[in-house]
Amino acid sequence: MHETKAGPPAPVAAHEVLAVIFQIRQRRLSVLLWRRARPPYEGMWVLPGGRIGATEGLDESIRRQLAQKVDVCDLTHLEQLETRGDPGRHPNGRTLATSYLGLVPAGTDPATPEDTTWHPASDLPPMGFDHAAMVHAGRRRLRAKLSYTNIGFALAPREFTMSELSGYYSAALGHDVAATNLRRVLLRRGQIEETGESVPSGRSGGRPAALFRFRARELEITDAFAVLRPPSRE
Amino acid sequence: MHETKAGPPAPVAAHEVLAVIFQIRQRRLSVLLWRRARPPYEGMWVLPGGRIGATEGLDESIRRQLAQKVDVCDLTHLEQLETRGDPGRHPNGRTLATSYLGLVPAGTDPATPEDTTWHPASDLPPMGFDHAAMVHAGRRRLRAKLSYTNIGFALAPREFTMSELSGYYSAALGHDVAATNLRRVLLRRGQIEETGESVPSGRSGGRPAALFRFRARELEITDAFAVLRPPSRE
DNA sequence: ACAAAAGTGTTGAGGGTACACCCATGG
DNA sequence: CCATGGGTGTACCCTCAACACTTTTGT
Repeated sequence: MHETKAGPPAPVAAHEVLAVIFQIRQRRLSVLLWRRARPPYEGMWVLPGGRIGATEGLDESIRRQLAQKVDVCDLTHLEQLETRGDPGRHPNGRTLATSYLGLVPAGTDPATPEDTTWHPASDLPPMGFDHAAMVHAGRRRLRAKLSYTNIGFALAPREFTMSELSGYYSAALGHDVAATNLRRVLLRRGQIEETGESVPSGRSGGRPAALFRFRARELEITDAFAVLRPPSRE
Repeated sequence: MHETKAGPPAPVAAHEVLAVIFQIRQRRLSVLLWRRARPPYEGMWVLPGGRIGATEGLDESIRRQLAQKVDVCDLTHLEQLETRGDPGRHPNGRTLATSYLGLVPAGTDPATPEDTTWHPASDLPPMGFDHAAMVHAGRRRLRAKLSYTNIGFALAPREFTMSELSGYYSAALGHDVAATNLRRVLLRRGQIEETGESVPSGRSGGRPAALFRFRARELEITDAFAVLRPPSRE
């Protein structure tokens, strides 16, 4: 079954990896897009990525290809999203595509080539192929994970104030998040901790803000079993 | 970037689709496996599936291939899990694999070929390739979705009593689920409703059990925004 | 002193588990 | 009338949103 012994020749197809790279920029969730210079979809915007190499894994491949677009040091999170393989998705012939969700922390400004720019995720330009659907899948995934994992670490810089962090959450979720309650939720879950330092207040006054950091910088599920959790005792 | 204009020939690879098919059988979460008749991994157990056809989509392909193993009418849910593409995952040459999670309702007994049998998911036989990892991914996905979606509809038959349903949940989750509370949770969420009929009690007596059904028979998220939900008013 | 921004205390609602209790049926 | 299994009522707990109130700074 895995090797068809007879019958039609083994079907093979081109395979590409693509990345939905998000960053909070100017208080908006933004995605890194690349402007296509030739048909099909010439002049439209597409996700960065490309064909996989003959001997590399999928994760490996998207990391390699992103290194040309985004400094790898800036990429704080990367996870697989979905694979699309409708026969008609690529006009030039059968091509499967595996998309990834990547996150870059706010505050950094990775050097990107001229033909790639950041676009607000809520106001996408005309996009080629099925890439717009992938952006939406990425946004859904991010929003969901913000509520039950520590994925915020990948959106925020190493250290941050609570009002900054609530800004990142608001931008990603698309609605207001009160800094005062966010602080308690993330502290109770053990996601963040105080650094002990604080930021002097600006010219308009105000109490100086304490600095926080995420305790872990890799994905952890902090709120599993919200319901239907196992019984407390046997 | 999508079409390498020069350089090495376009890298292509074989692509297969595989399915982690779960069903609750004898109060255990079971997975349908196929016994390999030839190397590599001869005699070990693998997931049903195979190479995709030249002109079919991924979902289409796995559905077609499963039709030979499991009656399609019995397949109440199917969703993509993950794609694996490590160069070394297939000894006979580069092969990418996209795995799916499929569910068959309890009570049915789909006709399966001789070389496929059901195995308890918590006690897997020796498995070939990276298929055991896919089974675990499937089980994690199922467990997670049981707590925030109506995916139970795909595990249960059309109509069921609450104690039967709690049995399915217990088997899938791996811990006890009290029928009395499950009833309230699922009713409040609008996932299930009474049919109005009931099942006569057995020879040992007891009050007759009311029959329920799921209101929807496709996946719905019923408990989104458990936390960090949008503000109640603007 | 006053405005501004950060942080704390408190209240109330919602949703879930646990468990005692009531109900319907067979022997 | 008792055992058995289903169904209801309820108490408690935990988490979070909302909001008033306090603290700390700049001008």
